Amino acid sequence: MLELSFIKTNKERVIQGLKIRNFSVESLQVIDHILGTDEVRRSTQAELDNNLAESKRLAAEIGSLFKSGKTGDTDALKQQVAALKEQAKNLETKMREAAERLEELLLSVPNIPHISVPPGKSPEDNEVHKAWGKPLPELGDGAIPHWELAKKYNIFDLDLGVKLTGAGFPVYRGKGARLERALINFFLDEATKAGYEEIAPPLMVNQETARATGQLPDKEGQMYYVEKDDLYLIPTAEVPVTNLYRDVIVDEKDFPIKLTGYTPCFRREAGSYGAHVRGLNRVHQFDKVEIVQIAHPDTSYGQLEQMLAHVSSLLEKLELPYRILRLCGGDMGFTSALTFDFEVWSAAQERWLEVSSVSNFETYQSNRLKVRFKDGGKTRLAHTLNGSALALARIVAALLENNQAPEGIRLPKVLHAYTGFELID
RNA sequence: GGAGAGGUGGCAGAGCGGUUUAAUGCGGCGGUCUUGAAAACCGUUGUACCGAAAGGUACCGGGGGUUCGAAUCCCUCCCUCUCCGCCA
Repeated sequence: MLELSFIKTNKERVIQGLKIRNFSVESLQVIDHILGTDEVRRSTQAELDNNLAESKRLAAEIGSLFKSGKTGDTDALKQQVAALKEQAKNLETKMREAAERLEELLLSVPNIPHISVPPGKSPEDNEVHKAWGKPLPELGDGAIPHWELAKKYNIFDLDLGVKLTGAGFPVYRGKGARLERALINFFLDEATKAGYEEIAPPLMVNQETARATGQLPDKEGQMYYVEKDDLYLIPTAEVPVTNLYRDVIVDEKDFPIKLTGYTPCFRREAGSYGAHVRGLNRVHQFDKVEIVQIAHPDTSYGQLEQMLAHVSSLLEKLELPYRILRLCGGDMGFTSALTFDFEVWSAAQERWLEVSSVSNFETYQSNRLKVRFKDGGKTRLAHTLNGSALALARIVAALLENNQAPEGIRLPKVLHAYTGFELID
């Protein structure tokens, strides 16, 4: 959620930003509604504050009359307080309604895109920021997609997942399961080397936590919900890991705070079926190592660069051709100010697969999380950033397809120590 | 799951209906003293909102209630601790 004070002092900048997100003229009126509702809220609070101050004063007066034994003089005062209280009730209702309306309006406004975000309406308008691994590998005629490789070498099984749970819950087995574990360890080790503290968080979170990072109310339908205990299965480690710092006033010396965590991720992905989601391309449960940073506003974009470099190095070590996209205004997530997507080339499917999304949220997330620091005497919101480093399922898909050979699947060198084998056959 | 105890400022801990703008201690910050430090002493030390400022309001686990007045009484929910049961 945007800071109200930012909207007040930078109205034009906000409107320009929303235009990059393809807001229509009518939709832009939300900004005026916000400012108007805030006006109502503030004037109502001023009235209420005066009312309460008067009540308190009168109550103290009654108190001192009691003390001096003049109990007979208190009736008129009591009536005055009763009248004030009646008023206060109405003012309180009015203020609460204005505050709720204001919150609702603020929640409906997405983050303001960074100045470098290109305009655009669809993924076609994303900018290629960097490409690595040219030329793209070409496979021979016998090349098969990863879901067929899975059957051939018995490394994961989606039908068994259907038997146990339902569609989209893969069962990894044998060298496939070992590869999964190897990748998790590799990613965590690399993150640790890069200075991230490893976190093993809960996989279910309460409403407050889901709300603070913005999954609620925006992406409610995307999460699995355990009704009996009112808990959500996490769609990404971002949720519990970032929330570690909810309501924390960080010591400026501790910036940037760098955290990493491995978790399974649970996503309902309602309504997405078809050829594009075959195999591991889109599943309801997948493993992911996430990196999270909480940074000083002055240096957060430098940290974002650092995160891009980190993810790049992982893909290069895995020898996977990739490209980095700078997302356009129309394709960027609701809460992000600037997002880079990483896509790897999946050689048998001959398509790019998104394996990481690295974003700076500036203060949009921290405004709900209340992650702050002291800047001189002032309390300011910190910047939050996160990115996948990396999402496993699609990495596995690309590794299998790109490295298939007549004798089996040759794994990149960097994984040998983790898997204990070089070839899946 | 059952029984009991308890949740107060960064921490410890008092307050149990009316100068509480929450005592006191520790810690933190600033100062005096000192060549420097320690000790001692003095001062200061939460968050949010309204206000140009002066100042005001809210917050003693969350929500609701009683009262002219609630940290204090009542209801309810959550959490922590102890004991019992169950259990990887």
